[in-house]
Amino acid sequence: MDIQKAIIAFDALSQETRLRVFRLLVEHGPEGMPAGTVSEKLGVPHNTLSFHLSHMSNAELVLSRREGRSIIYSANFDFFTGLIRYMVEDCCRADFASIRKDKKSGASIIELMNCCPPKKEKKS
Amino acid sequence: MDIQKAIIAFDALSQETRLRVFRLLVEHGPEGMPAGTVSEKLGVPHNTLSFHLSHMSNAELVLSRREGRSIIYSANFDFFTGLIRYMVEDCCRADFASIRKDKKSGASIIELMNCCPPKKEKKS
DNA sequence: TCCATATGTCTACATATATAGAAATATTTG
DNA sequence: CAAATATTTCTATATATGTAGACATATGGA
Repeated sequence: MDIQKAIIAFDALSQETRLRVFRLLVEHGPEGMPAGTVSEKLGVPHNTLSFHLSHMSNAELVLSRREGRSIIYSANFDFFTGLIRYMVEDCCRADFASIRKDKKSGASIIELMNCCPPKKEKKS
Repeated sequence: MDIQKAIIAFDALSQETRLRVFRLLVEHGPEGMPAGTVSEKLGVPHNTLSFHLSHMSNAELVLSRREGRSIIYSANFDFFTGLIRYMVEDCCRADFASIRKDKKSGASIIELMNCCPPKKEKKS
């Protein structure tokens, strides 16, 4: 993940139709769903949706595969978790967030501090 | 954090100048730095920068305060960590990510799985 | 091969965004 | 109160984006 990829990813997520598509696809996991079903579920015309899906595909947020006449789209979980890692690593300071790998599972463990402790007092 | 705030935040992060501003401000922590210094450091004209800063301010990504003639901008760490939490909670499924609070520190602990195990084999 | 289905591409247009010059506003200093 | 400094607002303009109708392409089945 570099700054250009991140910008393109944020751009893909910064539009209501696309963010709704992404969340719908996330719900359906790696199996995903056909473009037409997304179009129906969200009430977006197929050509408009196609525009957004290729936008998201270009950003690597979604993956696609053909199955017969349908093209199945699914959320790209690896890329998305990579984006989250980027936000933590490159956009957060060490004193607010830390990230480490769990050797056994390979999972990333992220710790986000509450940098401003629970709204009791404000310093100056 | 709701979907509308998230869209506005992603939009604020989806532009090179703004993402560079944000990263610069993050480096400088809660103290932040004057608008003019950001303008100089990034080589962006002051009025153009002002446009982007108010964009980011509107998105709640940055905070500002006046100090004498200067207006000091700083990254809004609370909001940003909230955005990361949103991405994990609302955009990731439980089988790819989990998030919990550490009772003592109040920190959020996020666990991101490698959903596709380290590129050995591909299932169909 | 012809037709129905599923999706993508082309096109046009309305709207939104980024940019920067010029002018305006707020603050400190003399 | 005038001048200098710091930043924002106004304005114009060029470019980018989102939308959807019309058309094109790809697949599977009769």
